[in-house]
Amino acid sequence: MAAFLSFHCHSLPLSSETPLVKSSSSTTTTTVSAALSATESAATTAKLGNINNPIEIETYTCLTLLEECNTMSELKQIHAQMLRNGLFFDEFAAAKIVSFSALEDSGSLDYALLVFTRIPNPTIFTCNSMIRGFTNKNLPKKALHFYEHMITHDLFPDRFTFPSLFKSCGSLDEGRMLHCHCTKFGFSCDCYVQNTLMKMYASCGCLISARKVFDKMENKNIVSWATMIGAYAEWDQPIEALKVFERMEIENVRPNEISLVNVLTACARARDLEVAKRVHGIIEDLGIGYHLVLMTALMDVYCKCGCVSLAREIFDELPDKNLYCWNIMIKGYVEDSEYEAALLLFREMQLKGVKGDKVTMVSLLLSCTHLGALELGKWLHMHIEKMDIAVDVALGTALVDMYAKCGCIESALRVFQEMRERDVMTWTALIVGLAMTGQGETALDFFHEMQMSGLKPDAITFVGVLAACSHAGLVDEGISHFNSMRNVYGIKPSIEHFGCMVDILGRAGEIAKAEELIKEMPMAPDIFVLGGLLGACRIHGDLEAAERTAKRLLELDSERGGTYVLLSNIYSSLGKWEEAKAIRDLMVKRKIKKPPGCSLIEIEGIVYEFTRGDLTNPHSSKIYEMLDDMICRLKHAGYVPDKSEVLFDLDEEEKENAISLHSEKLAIAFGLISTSPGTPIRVVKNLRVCGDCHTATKFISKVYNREIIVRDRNRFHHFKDGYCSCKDFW
DNA sequence: GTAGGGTTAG
Repeated sequence: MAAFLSFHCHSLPLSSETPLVKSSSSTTTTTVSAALSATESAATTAKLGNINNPIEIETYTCLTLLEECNTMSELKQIHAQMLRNGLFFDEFAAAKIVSFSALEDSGSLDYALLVFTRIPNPTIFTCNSMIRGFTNKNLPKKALHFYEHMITHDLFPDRFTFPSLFKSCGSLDEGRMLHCHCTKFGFSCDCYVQNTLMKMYASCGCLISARKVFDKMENKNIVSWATMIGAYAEWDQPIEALKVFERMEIENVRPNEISLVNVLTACARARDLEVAKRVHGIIEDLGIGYHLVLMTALMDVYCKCGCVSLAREIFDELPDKNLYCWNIMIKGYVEDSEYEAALLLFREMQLKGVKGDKVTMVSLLLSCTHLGALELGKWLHMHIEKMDIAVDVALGTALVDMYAKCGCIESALRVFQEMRERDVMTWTALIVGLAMTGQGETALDFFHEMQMSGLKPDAITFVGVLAACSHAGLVDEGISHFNSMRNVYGIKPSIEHFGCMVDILGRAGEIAKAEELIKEMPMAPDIFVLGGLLGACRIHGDLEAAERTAKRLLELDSERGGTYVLLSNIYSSLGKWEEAKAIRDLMVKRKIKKPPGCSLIEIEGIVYEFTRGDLTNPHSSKIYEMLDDMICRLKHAGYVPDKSEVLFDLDEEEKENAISLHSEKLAIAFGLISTSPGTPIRVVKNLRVCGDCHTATKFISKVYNREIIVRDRNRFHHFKDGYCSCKDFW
C-alpha cells in the first residue's frame, strides 16, 4: 500500500475550506445571478430567462432543470442558482453537478474538479464520478492520483470505485496493488469488479492472473465468459479460448453477441472452421437477428479458412458494409490468390462511395504485384496520393515491392528514397527487387548502406543478398556474406540460404563444390536445392551430375513434371535423343503433366492471359498475323528456332510451330500491336522462360526497337537492343 | 466486440 501511495501527488484539496460563494439565506426562491456564463444557449434562455431579464427559480425547479440539463452553459446557470438558494450544499444536488461535468460528453473535467473542491463533505458517489470522468477521458494517471488522495482523506472506496480504477491501470504493478486494495476493502467477490479485474490482467498480458480470477468466480455471468475468451483470443492463445467456450457450452450458458464475436476471433486465429460453423449454427438457432460485427467476424474466419465463397455469400447479404467488411473480403481474395477478384471488389467499393484506407491499399498493391499489373499499381499509387492516405512503412514497402516486382525498379527506388521511415522489410524488398532485375552490385551497395544505417539484416535479407550474388555471378562475395551471416549476425543458415549457395556455385560452374555443399548441409536437400543444381547442370552441360541430381529429385517427388522436362531437355541439348525420348515416355507412362505455361500482359489497365496456342483472346486473328510477321522478320535478322526444348515427339516443322505458339510469344505479339512504338512491353510468366523464347525475345527487342521486360517464375529478363539483363543465365 | 497491412531464392 505504501508503495502504491508513493505516486507524485498533485494538490487535490478535499477540503472543508470556505466555498467560493456561501449561501446567504435559506429562501426557496431567488434570481439568476450576474455570475452567469455569457454563452447561453437558446434552450437555457427559454428555461431561465436571460442575464438582463432574470426570472425567479425555485429549488425543486432547479433539480428538475439539473436532470434535463444538456450543456455546460446551462449547467453553470443552474449551479449559480444553486449557490444562491443553498441547494449546492445539498449532497445529492452537488453530486449531480460534478457527475454531469465529469461524465457527460459536453461536460468539463476542469469544472468538475473545481466544483468538487468546493463541496464541503463529498461522498464516495461524487468521488466515483470524478474517477470515472478521468478514466473515460483517458487520463488514467489523474484517476489513480484522485483515488490515492481520496483514501488518504479517509474516504473509502465502494464496489463502484474499482471498475474505473482497473481500467486506468497502466502497469501490472499498479494493477496488483489495486487488486490488494480491492480485496482488503472487501469487494473482490463482486461479479462486476471481478470482470473488470480480469480485463485489467488481460490487457496487461497477464493471462494467468486473469484466469485465476475467472476460476475463482462463483457467479460468472456472460461478460465473465466473454472476457476470458476474448483475452485468450487477443493474446494469441486461440486453443485456450475455444476450450473456455467449450466449457461454457457444457455449463449451458447462453452466449450473447459479444461472446460469439470473441469465439470467432479465436476461430480465425486457430483456423478452426468446424467451431466457426457451429457458431454460425448457434447464431441462427438463437435467433440473433442481423448483427454486423458478428457477421463480419464470421466472414473473417471463413476467409482465413479458405472458404472465400462462403464469406462472399455473407458479404453480399450485408445491408450496410463498413470498411472492416470490405477490407476483410478484399484480403480474403488476395490470400486465396484471386487477385482479379480483389481488384474487382475494390471497383465495387468505389462505386458504392466507400473510401479505402492504407490496409485496403496494401492488399490491392499485393494483387498488382502478383499480376505484374504495373499500370494498375501506378494508378493505385496516384490514388493513395489523391486520397491523402499516409504512406507509412508497410504501405511504402508494399509500393517498393510492387514497383520492383512489376519490373519498374526506378520507381521502386524513388518510393524508397522518399520514405521517411524504413525498416528491415523495406530494405529487403528493395534488395530482392534489385537482385531479380540482375542489378546484383547495386543490391549489395544497398545492403552495405542498410548496415551503415544501423539496421540489422534478418534471415530474409540474406536470402536477397545471396540471390543478388548469384544473379551477378559474385561467387566470393556470396561465400563471404554466407559466412558473415552466421559469424557477425548469429543467423543460422536455413535451407533457403543453402539453396542460394548451391545456385551461386552451380552458376559459376562449380558443380562439384555445389554437390559437396549439399552433402555437408545439416538438413536433407529439398526439391528447390536439387532443382537449382539441376538447372546449373543444364547451363554447364554436366550430364553425369544432371543424371545423379535428377534421380534424387525424382525420388523426392516423382510427380513433378518440371524435373522430367529439364532432364529431357539436357539430353536433347547434348544430342542424346534416345535418352530424351526415354524420359518423355516415362512421363507419359506415369501420366505426369507439366503445368501449362501462361503469360500475362496488361494493356490499358486490363490484364490479359495467354496459354500456349491460345485462341480465346478477342483479337486472336490479328495476334496470329503479327506472330507470323514477327517470326519471319526475326529469321531475317538471324534468328534460328531452337527446338531442343520441345517436349513432344513431333516432326521438325511441327516442333517449330509448337514453340512459336508459346504463351510469351503470343503475349509479346499482342503487346506489339496494342501499344505505340517505343513503349516498353511487360510480360509476366508463371514458369521459367524457355531457351527459344529467350533467344526470340532478344531478337524482337532489336528488330522492333522495344524494351521487353519479362518476369518469369524466378527473376526478370530485361531485353534491350538484342541483349538480356540476365546475361543468358537463368 | 469485427481487419490491421509490407520483405524469401530456386
